[in-house]
Amino acid sequence: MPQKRLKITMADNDIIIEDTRDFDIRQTLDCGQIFRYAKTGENVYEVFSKDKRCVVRQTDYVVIESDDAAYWSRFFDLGNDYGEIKRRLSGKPFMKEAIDFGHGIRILNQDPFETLISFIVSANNHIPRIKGILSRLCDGLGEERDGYHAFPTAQAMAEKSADYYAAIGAGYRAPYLAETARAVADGFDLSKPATLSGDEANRYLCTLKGVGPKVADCILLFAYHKSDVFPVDTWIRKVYKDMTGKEAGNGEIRKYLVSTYGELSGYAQQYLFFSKRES
DNA sequence: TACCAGGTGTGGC
DNA sequence: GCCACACATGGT
Repeated sequence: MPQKRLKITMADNDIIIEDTRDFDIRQTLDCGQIFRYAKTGENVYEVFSKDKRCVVRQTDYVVIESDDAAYWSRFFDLGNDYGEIKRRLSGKPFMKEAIDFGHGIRILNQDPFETLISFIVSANNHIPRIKGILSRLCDGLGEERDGYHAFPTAQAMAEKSADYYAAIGAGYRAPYLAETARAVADGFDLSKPATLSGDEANRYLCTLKGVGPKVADCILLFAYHKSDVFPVDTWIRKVYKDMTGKEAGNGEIRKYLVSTYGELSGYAQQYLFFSKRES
């Protein structure tokens, strides 16, 4: 059941969140974990996941409109107590300011295949361009829904060659998309990471083309909700330098940060990433 | 115009 | 195991 602190009520398929201390739709969408969404009006966002869509309105309360409340309740992690997570993290280094800044961030529960493809595209890329590539991918290969396109299936993507992905602007990642989609269509088991430890799951995902340690950590955090990981990207490298005054390899940075934030590393990473990138 | 972006693959040592 | 380098593209 959804936590008490959010004071959630369900009316038909609408989800209503009365207490927004732990929910901010803009922060949650803009913190770099999701690329398929749009601001459609003042305090109104349209969000896409897999083959679904919802509309989120946030003023002094939140309404999530969709035709599948159960899906979006899990997607926005409404059963998780972020008040408790923030309380536990607030005593750790560099957390107080970062949590104040991104107090309403939630870590989403996204579809594994969509997250896999999205973060292959994200590598060495700007967020606006990532959004464009994924939008063209869905328009071209995703099933038509009521006014939008679903994210493509692995089978649909496996039917296209690298040339297709180059033509929609994927750049040098085009062959990675073709190869990895083919691997999943041919049986690469995306349910397996859920059964493995963070480190084991990371190694497993790294066997896919276009997936390295950082992309694997993002997939584990945003699709499997594994919080004992710490994606190290260019922004986290800047954070590490602020903290220690030193440069280091990504592996060493990750080790240091996981040892600092422990089981809540993934949450800490999002607060730090968001506050660094937006400031 | 250069530089940079939620890095990874590859080859050399 | 670590390191340097190449890599498509478009935003700023």
